[in-house]
Amino acid sequence: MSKANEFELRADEIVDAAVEIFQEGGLDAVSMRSVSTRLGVSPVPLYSRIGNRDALVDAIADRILEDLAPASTDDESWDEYAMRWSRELRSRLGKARDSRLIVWHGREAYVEASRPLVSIMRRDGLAADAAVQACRLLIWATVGFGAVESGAQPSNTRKPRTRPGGDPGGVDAAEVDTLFDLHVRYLIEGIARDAARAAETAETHGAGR
Amino acid sequence: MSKANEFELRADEIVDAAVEIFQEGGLDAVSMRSVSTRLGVSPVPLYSRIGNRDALVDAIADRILEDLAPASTDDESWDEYAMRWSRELRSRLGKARDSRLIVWHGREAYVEASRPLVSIMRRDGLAADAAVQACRLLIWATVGFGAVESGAQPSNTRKPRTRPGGDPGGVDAAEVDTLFDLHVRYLIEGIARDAARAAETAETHGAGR
DNA sequence: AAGATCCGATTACGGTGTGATCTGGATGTG
DNA sequence: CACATCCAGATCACACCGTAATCGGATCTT
Repeated sequence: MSKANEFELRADEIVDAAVEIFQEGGLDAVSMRSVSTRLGVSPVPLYSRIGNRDALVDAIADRILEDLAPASTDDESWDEYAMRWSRELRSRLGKARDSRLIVWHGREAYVEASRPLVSIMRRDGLAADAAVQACRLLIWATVGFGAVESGAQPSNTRKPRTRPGGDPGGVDAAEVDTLFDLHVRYLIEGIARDAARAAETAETHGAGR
Repeated sequence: MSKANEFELRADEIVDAAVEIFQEGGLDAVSMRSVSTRLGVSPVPLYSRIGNRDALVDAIADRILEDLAPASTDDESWDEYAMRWSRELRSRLGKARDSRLIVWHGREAYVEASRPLVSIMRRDGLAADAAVQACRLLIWATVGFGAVESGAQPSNTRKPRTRPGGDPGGVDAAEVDTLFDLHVRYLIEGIARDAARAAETAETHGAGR
């Protein structure tokens, strides 16, 4: 059994190799053949362990986006945590570097990451439906932002179709950072305002618990 | 020359066929071979007319996203127009139906579509840099939203990885609509608030023109 | 009319995902 | 210990892809 174990190929080793190849050469470099040759093996076992190229890419996304949500501390309010949460999510999306990974696969990771955010929102008094809606809003906004951001240079070699001088669409990295902060700030302010208004009308209607 | 014209193949006919195939079978069905066989021709002329598969997909995006911005009327303020503009952009992105089309190609279309929006913002008194930043914000948000939305079902056949019952990530069409409206509303409110504040400080500092 | 020139068809090459078939060694059984 | 069984992985095969090279015929020029 010792030798059998020695040759045994675990699914996470396959994902390891796939992630390596992805980070070296982009998503297009990840093929069943490239991953299997890196493992010194034929493409066949990948199909028995993973099943599919699509499932392999799913696994890459899950690996890169696992443990997405930052830890919450007790001394920060929901809006501070939401800002940290969005920034962390965006930074992790930057590691994915490919919009196909971001928008298609890894939806599972997003609903997982949303849980601590809604629980903190509920802790700070937001209604249940308002909290999940607010959280959905932040997820969609951040993931969409990350997808657009990754679309600027989706892989390794991409032709610069926009002429560099005076292009109104061209934005440098610092501008993108401020754009993101502004975006999330507006969202959080809007959420807070609507939540405050909802709490107030609940108060005046005598619905306070 | 008559027969020569009869056989002549214009680039826009190629794009026509490519768009047809795209709308029938998704972006993966668009190949140099499929487009050329639909035109009753060999793949060779596509290379002389279009150049590349990537350029062909660019052309599909440009076709689908051309004349993006709705016409502006004189009797609406910039925030009303911005709401209409974002909704129209999202609806057109829905026709693209594939996040690869949305985020990679067609950036040219977005900067083109942004022009009327910033000019209306400037007409209503926003500063130049504030207007382009606000417009960028709305573009990024809407395009990102459309990309995530298209990621829900990127092509024709996609496996439903999420179990349908009680899934916190599952959202139906109506919820997505309200989510989008909320998103854009928060952004526009934030832009308006910051613009008002900027105008006010300019006033108190005596910098009013 | 004869030659040059250009355009598209054919062919070809290397790559992909994925299924079918084969094969060798580990395992269970007498 | 010898043999049968079975399963995992290798090899091959197929259909598709993007794209370059070659080739042949129609058109334009002189």
